[in-house]
Amino acid sequence: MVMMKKTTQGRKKIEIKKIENLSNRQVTFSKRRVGLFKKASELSILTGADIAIVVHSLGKRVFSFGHPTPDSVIDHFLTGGGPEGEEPRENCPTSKTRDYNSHYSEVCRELEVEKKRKEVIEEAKRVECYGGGGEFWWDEAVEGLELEELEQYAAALEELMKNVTMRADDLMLIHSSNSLPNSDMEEAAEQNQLSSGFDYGNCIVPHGFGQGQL
Amino acid sequence: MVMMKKTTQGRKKIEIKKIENLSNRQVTFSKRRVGLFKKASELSILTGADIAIVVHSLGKRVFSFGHPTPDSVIDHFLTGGGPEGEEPRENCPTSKTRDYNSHYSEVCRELEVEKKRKEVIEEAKRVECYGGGGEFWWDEAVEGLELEELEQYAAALEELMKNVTMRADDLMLIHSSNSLPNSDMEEAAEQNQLSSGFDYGNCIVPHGFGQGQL
DNA sequence: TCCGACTATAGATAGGCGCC
DNA sequence: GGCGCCTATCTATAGTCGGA
Repeated sequence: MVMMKKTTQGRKKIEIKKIENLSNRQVTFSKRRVGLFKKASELSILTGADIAIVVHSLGKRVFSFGHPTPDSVIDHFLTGGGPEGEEPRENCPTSKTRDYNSHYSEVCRELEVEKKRKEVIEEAKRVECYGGGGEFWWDEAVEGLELEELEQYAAALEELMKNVTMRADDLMLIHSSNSLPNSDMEEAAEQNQLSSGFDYGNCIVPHGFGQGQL
Repeated sequence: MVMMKKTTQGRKKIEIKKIENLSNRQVTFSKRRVGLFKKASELSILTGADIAIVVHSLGKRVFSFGHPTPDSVIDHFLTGGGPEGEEPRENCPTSKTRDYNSHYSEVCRELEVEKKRKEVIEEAKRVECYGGGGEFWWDEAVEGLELEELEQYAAALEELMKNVTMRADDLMLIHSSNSLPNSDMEEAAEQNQLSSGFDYGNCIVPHGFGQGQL
């Protein structure tokens, strides 16, 4: 006899002390990490500041966030925050990492952009789901849209993407079982989350649709 | 028309875009930086994770936050993630490199998947561009698609996105023409406020403070 | 079992004001 | 001009429920 209550009590206050329950701690970590990165992203965009964040989860997994890249910011930090332009650590252990991070950030942003595109497409389909003659419907569609409409467009695309994503994930799972060697239980759970739905939201993405300039 | 007599309208929503007004940007930077550090602190305490944050305000002043200390976390990050030779060190005390690379790989893979999906979406649209009854055509469409098809779909999405992006950029340019962006001159003044002594707990380590402004 | 979605509340913060 | 404090809102997220 489960009664459908109004709903949850909503957020409750918690003490700022280590969460003893493992599950809760993991969930909180995931949620807050995303939130933290989002905040950092916003701060970076709003003020134009460069930010780098490195998070060690339980001393094992490492998440990094950086604008423009984690290492570029860290480099400056380590070198005393001197003016950019010089790269004293080009041949340091950092360089390799930086390279990875650059790529990572790039990929992250790319991923974000890709997702946005998907959103747009879906909406386009909704409103213009008819074939053009020699040209595709969406070519014409976007021309007449205003910003507000574009936003809705984007939202719709997201939905479409979700469908496609699920399908793709499904296929991916089938094609490749898995190969995540984890000895730590906590780490394992965490990796699961990552592999299934990596979505830092606005990890490093500027904002809006675009790679547009500022 | 003069409604601004009212005191404190309360918080207002702002666009996540670079704040044009210098004063506002400075204030926002200060406030959000504190908020970000607080969030990081909470995350650290709640989940026991180690976190380091480095913020470069316009490449001049550097603020850092770290638990237990910024350097320890960054050091581990660099040591574990930055192989000085050419290869990651598997036997490193902190196997961050491996984790980081794993994460990186995840993202890369995800990106690949996303791209493929877009392509597939296009294909689906081409062949299924008709409205369904109660359900949208694409809901059914993706179900039957294979990875190869999804790839094509994704490609199509990219094209559409390009159009949308251009349209959006165009509109944004038009809309933002009203407000003039600040010049570099104002950037200079910005340095002043950043000197505010931030002391959040004892994990904040001012780095490169006192580097005279400008 | 795990993850994402939802709801309602705790927390963060954009503007204002006043003091320095 | 820069800061801290205040308040009305906006945002993040703790706790839950439902689906895969």
